[in-house]
Amino acid sequence: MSVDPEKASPGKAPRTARGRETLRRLLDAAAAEFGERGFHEASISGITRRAGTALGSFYTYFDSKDAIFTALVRDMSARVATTAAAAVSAGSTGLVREREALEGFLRFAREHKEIYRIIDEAEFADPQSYRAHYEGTAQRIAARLDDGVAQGTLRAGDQEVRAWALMGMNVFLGLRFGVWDASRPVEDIAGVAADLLRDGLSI
Amino acid sequence: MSVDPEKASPGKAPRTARGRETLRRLLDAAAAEFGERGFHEASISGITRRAGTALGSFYTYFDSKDAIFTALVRDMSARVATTAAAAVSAGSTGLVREREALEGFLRFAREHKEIYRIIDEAEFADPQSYRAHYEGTAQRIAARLDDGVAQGTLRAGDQEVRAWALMGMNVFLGLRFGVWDASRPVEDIAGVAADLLRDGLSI
DNA sequence: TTGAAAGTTGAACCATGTTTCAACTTTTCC
DNA sequence: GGAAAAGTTGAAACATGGTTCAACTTTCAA
Repeated sequence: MSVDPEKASPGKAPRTARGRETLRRLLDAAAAEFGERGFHEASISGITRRAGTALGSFYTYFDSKDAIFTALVRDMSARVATTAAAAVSAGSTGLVREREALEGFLRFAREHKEIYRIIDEAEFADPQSYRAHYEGTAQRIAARLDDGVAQGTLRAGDQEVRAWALMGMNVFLGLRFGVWDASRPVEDIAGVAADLLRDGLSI
Repeated sequence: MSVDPEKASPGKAPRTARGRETLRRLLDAAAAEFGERGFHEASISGITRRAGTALGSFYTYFDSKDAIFTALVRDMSARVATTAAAAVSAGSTGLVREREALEGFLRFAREHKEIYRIIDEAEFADPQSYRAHYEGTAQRIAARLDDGVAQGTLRAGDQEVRAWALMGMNVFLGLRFGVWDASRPVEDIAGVAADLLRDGLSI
């Protein structure tokens, strides 16, 4: 996964091919280290060991442990958004779209447990990015709901609250049936959720 | 809030009134310290400073920083359960019950932001207790849904998946409209959610 | 009243891990 | 080819904070 660009701390961007390669290795190593051990258990020496570089090289590209974590969270937040969007097929709208998005997210959670964990831990290690991630996600969901209303497939209502409700639903289903236990087909899980969203729970 | 009993580490329970008082002060102080600073930023000296005791006294009652955090998480998990149960009025069933539970939870989140944070951070600092908390909560929600089905007010379905969906919904609404911003009436938020659960989103 | 048990104290010990830095190697480009 | 820029190295400085402990004070029951 190419991860290069301006992810380094300000004024520390690599200027040669060798530098870009080292930066990429550090970022990959950091994703593994933070994902496996969590922000606080993770260590810079663990990152450089995985990356196969010296401890000091870390500071050629990043100002601090926090800086690389923030860079990582933002990168992963963007990846989640991209993946969710890609999981939605071209013409689909309304509840079909929500169902596809959830399926995509569940698959993503299963394949990238480390990313899931990193974003979750940002609630404490980098609250700003955490907030930005979920506010952005909620906004995209709300926009999809607005679309559905405009097209006459969804009922009007408070889309911000609904978006947060859907997002919480998705995140917790991802945790339980993606990260903790991946034994049930994602279609089953998404199907139950879609049914709930379509007709509610009442008789 | 009386917090005394066997919350101390094994073999370290206080045996005098003075000891119980110190233990209580340490637990209260720990709730404040962990709630404000998070698990890793929190320090034992911060806890004892708040409690007004010497550093060494901490170890009279607890084996380690982890031990008191675990004690705290379990205590708060129980409190959340109790509060949610208490928020439900005697005879209510089905969706009314869910709405009342959510309202209770939102109020609780607003009043006890520190508890919310402590349980959330347990995902990383004490995964066992975190898991136990959410599995227990999901089970109670599923049991309520089963009740509703038995009473003929709710449709049958996969209650475990639904329970996790509802729980995620509640938790995220609690974060967004309880902890982050408490400006909207809880009735509004719970109303939107209850409407979604009653009739779904489709036209 | 008294002595043993319970509880308190905080300086010191210790482990961990972030960050710095000066010497060194590699790359770039004139 | 050579000099300056970029990048690498890892030991050591530094900071932090959890945990221990031996001396001390308070409580309690006989």
